[in-house]
This record gives sequence, structure tokens and C-alpha cells, in this order.
Amino acid sequence: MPTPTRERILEAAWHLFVRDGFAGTTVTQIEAEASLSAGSGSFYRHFRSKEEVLQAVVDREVERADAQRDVGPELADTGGDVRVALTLEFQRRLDNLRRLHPLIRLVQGEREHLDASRDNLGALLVDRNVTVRSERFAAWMERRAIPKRDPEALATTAMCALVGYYMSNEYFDAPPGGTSEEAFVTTLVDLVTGSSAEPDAEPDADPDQSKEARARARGA
Amino acid sequence: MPTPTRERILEAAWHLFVRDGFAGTTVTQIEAEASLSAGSGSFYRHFRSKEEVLQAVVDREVERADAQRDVGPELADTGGDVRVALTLEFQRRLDNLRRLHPLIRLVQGEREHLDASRDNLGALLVDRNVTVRSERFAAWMERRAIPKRDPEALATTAMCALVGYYMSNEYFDAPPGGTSEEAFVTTLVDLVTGSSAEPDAEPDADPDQSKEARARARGA
DNA sequence: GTCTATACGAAGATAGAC
DNA sequence: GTCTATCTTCGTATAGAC
Repeated sequence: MPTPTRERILEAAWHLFVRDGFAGTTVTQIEAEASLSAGSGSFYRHFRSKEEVLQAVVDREVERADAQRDVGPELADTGGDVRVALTLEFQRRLDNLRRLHPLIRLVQGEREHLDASRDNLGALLVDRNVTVRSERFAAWMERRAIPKRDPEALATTAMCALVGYYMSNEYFDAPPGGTSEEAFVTTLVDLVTGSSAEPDAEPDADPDQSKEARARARGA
Repeated sequence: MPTPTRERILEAAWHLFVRDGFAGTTVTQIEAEASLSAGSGSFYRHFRSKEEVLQAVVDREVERADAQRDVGPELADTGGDVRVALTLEFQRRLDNLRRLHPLIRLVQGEREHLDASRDNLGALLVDRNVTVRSERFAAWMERRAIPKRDPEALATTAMCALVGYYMSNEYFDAPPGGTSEEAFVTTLVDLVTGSSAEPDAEPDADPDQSKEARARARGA
């Protein structure tokens, strides 16, 4: 069964916008990539303008991203080890940001055409994550697994660190400060759990946060 | 003494690129803004192409930013209070990022034309800051003013948090997670100094990190 | 070095046959 | 719905007088 033309146009536009940007893509290119005659206005039987297809493409991708959020292996099987759970969560968050990179870049570059979609993406990338993470932090604080703080502010700060690491990395094609992802995640986990990197100087009050646990978290 | 035409063109291009982007700006507009006859090719007596003036504009702005780095009141007069010093430093860093926002946006949006400048800006924004901050962190760790960690990784993580907060804020026109800048900075200072937000649960080992010190830092 | 005038090409969009 | 053909606009860049 052949793909409807409208779908083929959306797919073609998505690929071309990601590769060449909105301004760098021509309707003629989109037509060619969608197996329409290049230069014919057949495109315009399906969308009124190039801007309209941009809107449609971005909305579709945001919807897809929303549907696929939190897909992956369950995180419940960490044996209650906070460090391991945090490490996996942070790494997954970085993976998610990287996966969404084409969409983020497109929305950012074409912000003038995409006010509504930008808000949707912001809610998806930032606010929902802060909400989820702050609830988890609050639960851990209740169980005294991590030091007590304002859960919302802590979640925001952790998420900002992850976004900043991802951004610096993608912008400049190099890990910021030459710090590897592993070292970065470990440090962030240290900060959130209130544990020090050097066991010598560490009070080590909570037996759950033992050396083996940290080693496990680093190895994962 | 009249400004040389070349300077007027650079200034005009800078303003227009910031407002409308590179693709959204025409040579004719630049000529008009530089008090040349619109549509005449007088522009081309000074630059070979629109791309060339983009390069020149960005290079000039990066140079300016570099020259003005670390301008501001001295931070030495914090009475040796780590929390106060960190709070001021972090706030200044956010101010710096905001000040450089037009340049960052331009370089980011036009990355394809600006490979070299992008590297310069990356070094300026990220790597130099990590270096400076990690040295300061190392000194504080030596004096046991903050918990011992890998100074480079800590500096990177703190800087990523600041970049992430700034980015989320600018992208989405709202503080991430609804967390105010003040609460964010306070939390980041808490994390770096290893102090908890709630004194009840705090060991309070170091007398220097007293309640008054924290109050002072918050008020600043 | 600045102007008037214009060449040249690219790209968004439409008309009308099939 | 797709095609061929074309309109129209706009923007880079150049030619040549002053």
C-alpha cells in the first residue's frame, strides 16, 4: 500500500529541514524528495505554504517525542541503591536529549515561525522532567537517602546541569572542560546525594551509600 | 570626525543580524542602515560578500567580549566567606551569559558559516571558565572550605548548571521548573559547599558556614 | 568611493490541461 | 492529484558614470 502524498511530503520536509534548515530547503527539493515532479507546484495541493509544512512537521515530531518519552528498561530494579538509580536516570536523560537533538535544533533555529511548538517543546523537555524528578527527590529525602533540600529547586538544578552539559557538548563538538560524560554524571550524583568523591574526607553516615554501591554506579 | 564607512557597515550588519538573522537580512538593508544608498552595490566596495561581513562582525564581537571579560567589582571583599563568594560568582556568570546572548544566538544560528568563530566562542564561554573556576575550587578544597572532589569535574558541572539555567530561561521565556534565579543559585551554592538547605538535618561541622553567612549570601 | 541602473538567478506560488 | 509552464518577487552582485 503506497504512502499518502501528504505523509511523504512531511517525511521529506522533516529530513531536509534537519539537514539544511528551513531557509536552506526549497519547495522544489521537498517535491523531489517526496517523489513529486520537481518544480511543479504539486506541493501546494497539500500545504498552503512552506511555513505551514514546517508547523506540521514540528508538531508531528513533538507529538512523537511525547509518545516515546520514558521508553526503555525499567529503573525499579536498582535494589534501592540511590546512586545507581540516579546514575542511570541522568544517563538516560542525556541520551534523551541527544535523541531529540534534531528537533531541538530545528525549533531553536526557526523559533520565529514556531511560537506555539516552542512552548510545547519547553514543557516536554523541562517542566515535566522537573516535576517528575522533584517528586522522586522528595521521596528519597523522606527516606533520608539524600540530604533534605527544596525538591523543586534541586530537580531544576540537576536538570539544568544535564541540559548545559548536552548543550555545550553539541555546540562545540567537545565535552565541556574536557570532562567526560562519566565523570560529569558521577560528580552530579555526588552532589545530589551529598557524598564526596574522596572517601577519606567523607563522613559515610549512611551504610547504604557504601563504596560498593558507588563502584556499581560508576560501572553501569 | 565621521565614522569610516567600513565601521558603519559593521555596526549596521551587527544590529540587523541580531534582529533578523543572517538569512533575514539583505545587503540592501545593511546599506540603508549604514547611510549608503539602498540597492546600490556600495557595500561591495568594502566586503566581497554578505558572508564576509558576517565573519567580520562575529570576529569583532568575540574580540570585544573577550576584552570585557571579568569586568566588574572585585570579588575579593567577601570576607573569605565561601558562600557569599560563590553566590556572587554564579550570579555574575549568569549576567555574563545574558549579556552575550545576542552573540551566542547569532553564532549558534549561523554555525554553518562560522566554524572558526564558534570554536573561539566555545573556548571563551566554556573552557576558560572551567579552568579559572576549577583552580578556585581546588584552593577552597585545600583550605577545607568546601568538600574535596575532582576540581575540574566540579567546575564543569557547576558551569553546565549555569549554562543550562540560562539556556532554558532564554529558550522558553520562563525560568525552568518555575525556579527563580535566586533559588537556583542558592541550591547550586548548597550543592558545591556540601551544605544542606535545612539546618535541622545539617551536621554544621565548619563554623565558618554559619547561618548568618548563608543569610548574607541569600540577601546579596 | 558613491551613485544609477541592471543583469542574473533563485525560489515561492499560480494557471490550466489532463 | 499531478503534470508543464510560467508569473512574480526579491536579493546578490556587477557595470560604468561621476
